[in-house]
Amino acid sequence: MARLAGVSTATASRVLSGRGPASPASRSRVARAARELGYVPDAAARTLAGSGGTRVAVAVGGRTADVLDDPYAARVLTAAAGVAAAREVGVSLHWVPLHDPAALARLAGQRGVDGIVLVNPTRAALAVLPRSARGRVAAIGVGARGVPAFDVDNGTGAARVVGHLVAGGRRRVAMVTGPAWLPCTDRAVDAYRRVVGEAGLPVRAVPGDFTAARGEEAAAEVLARWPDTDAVFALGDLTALGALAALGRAGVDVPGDVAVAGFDDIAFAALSRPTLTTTTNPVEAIAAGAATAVLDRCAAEPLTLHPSELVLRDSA
Amino acid sequence: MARLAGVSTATASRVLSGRGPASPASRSRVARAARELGYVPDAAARTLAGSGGTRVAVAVGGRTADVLDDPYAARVLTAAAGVAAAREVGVSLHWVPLHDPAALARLAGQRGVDGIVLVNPTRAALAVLPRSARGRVAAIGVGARGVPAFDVDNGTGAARVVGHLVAGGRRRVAMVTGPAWLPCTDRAVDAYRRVVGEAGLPVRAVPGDFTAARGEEAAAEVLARWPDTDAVFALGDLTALGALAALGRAGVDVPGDVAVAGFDDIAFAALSRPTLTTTTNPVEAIAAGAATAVLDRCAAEPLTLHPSELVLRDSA
DNA sequence: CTGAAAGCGCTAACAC
DNA sequence: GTGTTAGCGCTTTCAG
Repeated sequence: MARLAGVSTATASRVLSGRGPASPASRSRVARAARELGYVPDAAARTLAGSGGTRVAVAVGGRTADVLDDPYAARVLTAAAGVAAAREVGVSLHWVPLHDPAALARLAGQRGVDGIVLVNPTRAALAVLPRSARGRVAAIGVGARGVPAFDVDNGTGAARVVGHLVAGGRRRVAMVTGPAWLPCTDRAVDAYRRVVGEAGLPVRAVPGDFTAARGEEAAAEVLARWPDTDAVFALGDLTALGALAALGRAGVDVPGDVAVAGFDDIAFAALSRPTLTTTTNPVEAIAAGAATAVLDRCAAEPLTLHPSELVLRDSA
Repeated sequence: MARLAGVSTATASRVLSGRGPASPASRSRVARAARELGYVPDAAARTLAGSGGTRVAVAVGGRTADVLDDPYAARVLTAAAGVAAAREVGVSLHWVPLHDPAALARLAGQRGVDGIVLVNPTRAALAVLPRSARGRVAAIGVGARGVPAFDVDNGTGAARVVGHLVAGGRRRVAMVTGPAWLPCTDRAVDAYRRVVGEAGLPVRAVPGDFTAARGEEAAAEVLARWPDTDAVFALGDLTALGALAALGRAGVDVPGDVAVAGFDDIAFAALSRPTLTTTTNPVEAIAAGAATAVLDRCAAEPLTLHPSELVLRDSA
């Protein structure tokens, strides 16, 4: 017990949890003892005593429970699990239905839930968060007062992609966006509008949902509606890869007739034919940041943006 | 409290945990009360009291920690998380180094660890499991006494793939296997040997590691060593997709010159060019079965095999 | 077979 | 500021 190396259990608890008063003297003694013993507080006991919890919940917003099958959710979960494992706590995965944001509040009320990492949060979901959840929720996407957000800088990333397409001579650049209900994709769509606008080019946006299936549909839709389109920028490599496949089947030459670019730089972007030009999304780093903020209760910046770097390949 | 609806806390505990004696009378009363109240035992309290735990650990064997980045591990983790969430417990992700199987024993000893789902276990790792772990460990791959195994029927799956290649007129079928240290892939390799053997064809096997990068190398290796190869069967779609990309770059026509087939039927198998012929691997169902066995402490069959179905596409 | 009682490791009042 | 004390919800001896 860390207690043997100094003071009483109460004092030790106070300094380790950061709450309550403690003199610098005992503060440092406890810290040293804890370090020497490699002390990790028992999450179960902490939970039982009324504070803390034994797992961080990864809550994914979406219209249907399918969002849990998205590889994106799996990557977030995996990264969060890595951070959690070091503190001997677990993670769990939950769906927050678009039509029932209160599911989030219920989740936050569960005993074992230490904190929540929100994926694809809507403002409605953020609004129903009980004050008891303050300080133990972080969002990947948009945040709110008391809910720090971590995300990729998709505005800059999108601007770079579209800038590259335009610089390469493309004049009819269409974009397959994210779902309309997802506010964190606005930055990317705005960037697209701005860049094509500044170049005096038309705005051609169709909604997407990050899936490959939707990418296939969207590509057909774009070509039907605007036959002279010479570039497609999809928010999400899955969607871009779907578009690539559909264009290939339709006999459209990529990048000859139409350039295609994605967003995320997933592993398959380097394996498709043609290989996919895209921009990076350090999901694991972002998720780890969010999980750390939740677990350590540290007051993070309201919004931490991770850079997105252009990756030029053959498709654009 | 379920207790109010009948007997004393001790008796309730006895019937709910299944341990200890209890009369049929109180047994049914407690069961009914629990059902009515929608009672879920508090994992934290259980842990603190010395039994149970607050998370199921997913432990992945491998030479390096990279195995945790494999999408396969993420799928298992996600599926396990789904099962765990219903019981209000979490999951965590761990690497069991090939050179240090004792890491598994340490993991099993951790307080909060309710049970372990072993992914890609070696016999050495299974051998060091402490008896205290008995009944709360399940394997995805090969099992052992007291460790039920859940896996895809990769023997039958591989036989079907190779059978299809041979039936299609391929006479020089090479296989990219799994890592040599992974015993659960033996069934697939044996099936390959058997099918080509029975057809009087040569055995051409090169080792793989399930990665796309290795698939690219392996394809080059196979063609360098046996230039007349007319089909490549890779254990794992990632590897097959890597091979596909490498062959495409080398100007080899697929499936004209060389047929390519994979194993797993991941989402990208339908998006590559050409689309990939493969065979299914219901990873989520398998992982859910393993997680359920661990959490419910139910005596599962020593080996539960899930069927693998051939998916014919353009590459073979 | 069943109930009463003692903790598991920690936090949160409450005195000092 | 710090120590003492009473539980958190469960399992588990130990008597009945």
